[in-house]
Amino acid sequence: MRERLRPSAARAPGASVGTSLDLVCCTAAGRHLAVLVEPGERVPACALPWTMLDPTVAIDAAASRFARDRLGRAPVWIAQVGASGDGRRHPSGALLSVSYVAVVPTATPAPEGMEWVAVTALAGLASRQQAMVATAVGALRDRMDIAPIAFRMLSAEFTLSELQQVYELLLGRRLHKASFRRALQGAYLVEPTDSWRSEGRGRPAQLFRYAPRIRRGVRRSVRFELLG
Amino acid sequence: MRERLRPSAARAPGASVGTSLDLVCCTAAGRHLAVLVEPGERVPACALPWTMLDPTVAIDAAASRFARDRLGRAPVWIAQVGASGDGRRHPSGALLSVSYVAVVPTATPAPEGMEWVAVTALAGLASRQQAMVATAVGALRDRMDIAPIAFRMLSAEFTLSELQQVYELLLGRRLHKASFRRALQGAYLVEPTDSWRSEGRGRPAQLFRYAPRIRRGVRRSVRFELLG
DNA sequence: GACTTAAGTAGCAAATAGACACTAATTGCG
DNA sequence: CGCAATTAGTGTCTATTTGCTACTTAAGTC
Repeated sequence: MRERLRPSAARAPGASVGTSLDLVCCTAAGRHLAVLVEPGERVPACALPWTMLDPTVAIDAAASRFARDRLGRAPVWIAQVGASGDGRRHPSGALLSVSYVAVVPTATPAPEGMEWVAVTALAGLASRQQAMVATAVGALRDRMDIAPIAFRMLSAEFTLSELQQVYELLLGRRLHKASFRRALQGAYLVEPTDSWRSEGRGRPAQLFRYAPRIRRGVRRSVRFELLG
Repeated sequence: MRERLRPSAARAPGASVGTSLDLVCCTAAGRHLAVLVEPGERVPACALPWTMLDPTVAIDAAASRFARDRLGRAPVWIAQVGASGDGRRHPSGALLSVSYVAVVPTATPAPEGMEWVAVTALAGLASRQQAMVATAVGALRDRMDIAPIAFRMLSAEFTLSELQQVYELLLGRRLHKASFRRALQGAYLVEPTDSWRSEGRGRPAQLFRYAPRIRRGVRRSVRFELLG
């Protein structure tokens, strides 16, 4: 009876007392940010890809390898989100989990047995994984201005409208076209290609690629707006 | 023999195969950022405060409690930095570590058996802890514009020059006095008190306290400067 | 050819950031 | 006391950045 009340104490030492490694793999899908999940047949209805962590190997390398294995190709960006070990449920029963957030380009097909689900429509995850997704999306937002996350979320060649859409997605608000382009130009981050893409109606858009030029004197400014 | 090749398999389940919880406790000490360390008698010459993690308790709560126990009082700010588990050495022998960065006000005396060491003068830490410090300081920098880290690093009442000094410390560059104050004023983050502090020479400085007023329409802006 | 749609640009006005120069209040010293 | 030195705090000018409106360009649709 006591074991029923404290399930963790009843577990034998081994896999189930280890640490899980969870992957929140994100991409831009139309107007929504999508996360890769594995649908399950029973409760929980679906799960983030996860594995048990081999404590003898380097954790960042293990995460990269796991992401590559599950996606069939390396993600274009990956970073650790953090460790979570509160009382919340994890599919593995692990008491401690380390989660990573990865980014793949738009229109990357979901691997066999997995599917893209909009973060806003996410339901049926184990509670710890649910929290991981929220934290991971926050990490994307926080780091998008120090790492080229939005650029990596697109194909190698992309239009500026596509880039702006990704920024709007991550920031959660609309941006002004002219201002966006002007700021981008001033940052010397992209270079135009010779190609143009005609997307149905309207004028064809020029394709750009991410090609940051080294600028000196890039200094972190004081920002008070987001405090309090 | 097989056990010798895979050390983790040879260890009994218990402390040595567990996960450590490490604390990078920071404060501003004059012109330097200082970290709290415990001097050791032998190699490694000193160590960050750490404990083994009890996997059955909530990890964030455990970190807060550990910090409070070691400091004698709760830190004014604490956040998780991340999990590290590469090949690098940790005092405990733990293969996996979760580190937290905490902030205490300037001039907080080091607890019994510990001392403040400038991050620039840090030597003799186990390699994993050395890496933790670097990551933790980076985390402070990255989060100082979304959390009131600099404000918390001061006493409840502080002068604007002190605040500016902390910002300069964290940003690693000099700031312009008038611009700094103007930006601060526009953010409605501090309120003046009736007290003034006379610090040796010069005109006494008015004391302020951190009292953020709720502002609406605080929207995250697009920032390209730090990319590439 | 006229209408629609989307890309891309020009130019103006408001807000912001950086800098200089000043005033204010205190200590130290002759 | 009177004056230099030192630190706090402010006024104002200018250059840059940002937000916006309105425009031009180039395609598809009817």
